[in-house]
Amino acid sequence: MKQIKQIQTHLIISGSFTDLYATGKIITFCAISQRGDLDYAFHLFRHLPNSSTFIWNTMIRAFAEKNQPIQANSLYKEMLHSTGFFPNNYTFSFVLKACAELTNVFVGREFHSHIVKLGWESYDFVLNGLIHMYANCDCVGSARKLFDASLNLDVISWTALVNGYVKNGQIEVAKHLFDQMPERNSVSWSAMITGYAQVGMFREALELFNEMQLGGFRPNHAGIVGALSACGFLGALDQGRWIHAYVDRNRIELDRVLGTALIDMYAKCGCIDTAWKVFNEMPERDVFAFTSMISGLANHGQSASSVQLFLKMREEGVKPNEVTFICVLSACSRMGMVEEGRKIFESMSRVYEIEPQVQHYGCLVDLLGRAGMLEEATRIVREMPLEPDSYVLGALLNACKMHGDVELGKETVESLIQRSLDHGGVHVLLSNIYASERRWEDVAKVRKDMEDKNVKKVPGCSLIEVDGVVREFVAGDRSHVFMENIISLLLVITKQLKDFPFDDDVGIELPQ
DNA sequence: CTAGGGTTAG
Repeated sequence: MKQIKQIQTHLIISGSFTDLYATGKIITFCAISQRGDLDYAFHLFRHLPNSSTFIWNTMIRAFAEKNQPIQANSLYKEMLHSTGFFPNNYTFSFVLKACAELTNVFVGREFHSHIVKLGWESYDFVLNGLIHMYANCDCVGSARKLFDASLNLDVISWTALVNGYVKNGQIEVAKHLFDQMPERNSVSWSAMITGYAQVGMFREALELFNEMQLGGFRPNHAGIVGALSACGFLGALDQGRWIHAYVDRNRIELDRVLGTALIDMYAKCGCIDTAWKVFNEMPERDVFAFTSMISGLANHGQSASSVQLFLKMREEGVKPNEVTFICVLSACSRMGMVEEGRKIFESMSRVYEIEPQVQHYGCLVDLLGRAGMLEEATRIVREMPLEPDSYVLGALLNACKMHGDVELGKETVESLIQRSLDHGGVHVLLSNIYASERRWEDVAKVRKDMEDKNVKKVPGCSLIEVDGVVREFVAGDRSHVFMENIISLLLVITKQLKDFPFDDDVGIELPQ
């Protein structure tokens, strides 16, 4: 930037500042390059003695690429009212990109009408931009209309539409379209793989990842990230390790996104040490990497490290987001770190300027409730500024179960029913509360209610890979042939855990 | 001067 300013000074002195080619080069560098300075480019742009369509386009492009879609669009509007500069195919592909990011289809339709009026609709870049914009705004029907009417489709149009159906939750339609594609490349494969991962179809994601390679396509960055995410959810450690080795072998850049995906995969597969290793090796860590690691530690019962890492974020200048707080608060909750949790909750709005959402109140209620502070938990539910949801009340109910408070449990279930938040789990918890008090008649009544109202409890389940085979565990499932041996071994382990001298003093100092 | 695919949650 320093040299750029020198060049600029030179241009002014030599009178070449009116040279559109030279100023265009400077604006492009400042606005687009990673080492540039968009604000400075805009400042220059405002003070140019004359301009060009190219320069307008470059500014609009820069705002679109640097996640400032509103500025991009208002600059476009300004361009329309300017004298002598008309939007062209380039302008529209930038504006549509901004619009897709805005996910505001009303603005998008307005641009669409301009595009039709000026005759750019069937130009390939503009058409693909339109399909992408509609798909991203969750208007896959409009995207489809353009797609069906066009004679100018390519692999990019197809991929954009596949992605639209994924976003819309129509994964089967997306797959059907994917199968029909006349031509596929790594990007289209990745789109379908991550599509499966995003809707929770992890096996299908991994199958497609393997199929992609059998088809001779090399997995790229996004495809790898999607596959790793699937590995984490499936507990598919072997596959995940293989992908990690592939990344190393092919010198694929371990950037923030890929690093986070690896951390998440290892943590979910039980390898918290390897997750740490990846975390420490990352050259740059953003809020996603930190949150992923904090969550992994919490899930491994290492709450103290989880909170320490949360505090370290601030030292590294990384600002936590709403998800980070959910992870760190649940870490506190699990290890009974009430004071730490309370302080962190309180710091949300005061220090980090994030207003607690209903989920955060859920964590707080869980924290207090598990620790047996039922009165305070109830007070939070009563006084919180948001309407409590099923998680908040569920946390309270769970606390009632843990601490045997039948009356509060009943009240909580009542308020859940009033708000129509009672799913199967709620009734099961209530019946368990009665059971712990040996009130069998009440237990039977709840169970009968459930049958009458036809509420079903979805059993919890978990997956892990052992020797390359993915095993599934379902809560309450006793169908295994060695069930008796398993249960007696579990009893032994439970006894050993109870006798284990855990160190309750986690020794963390929180800043005031 | 242009387009499609990406990570964290209870």
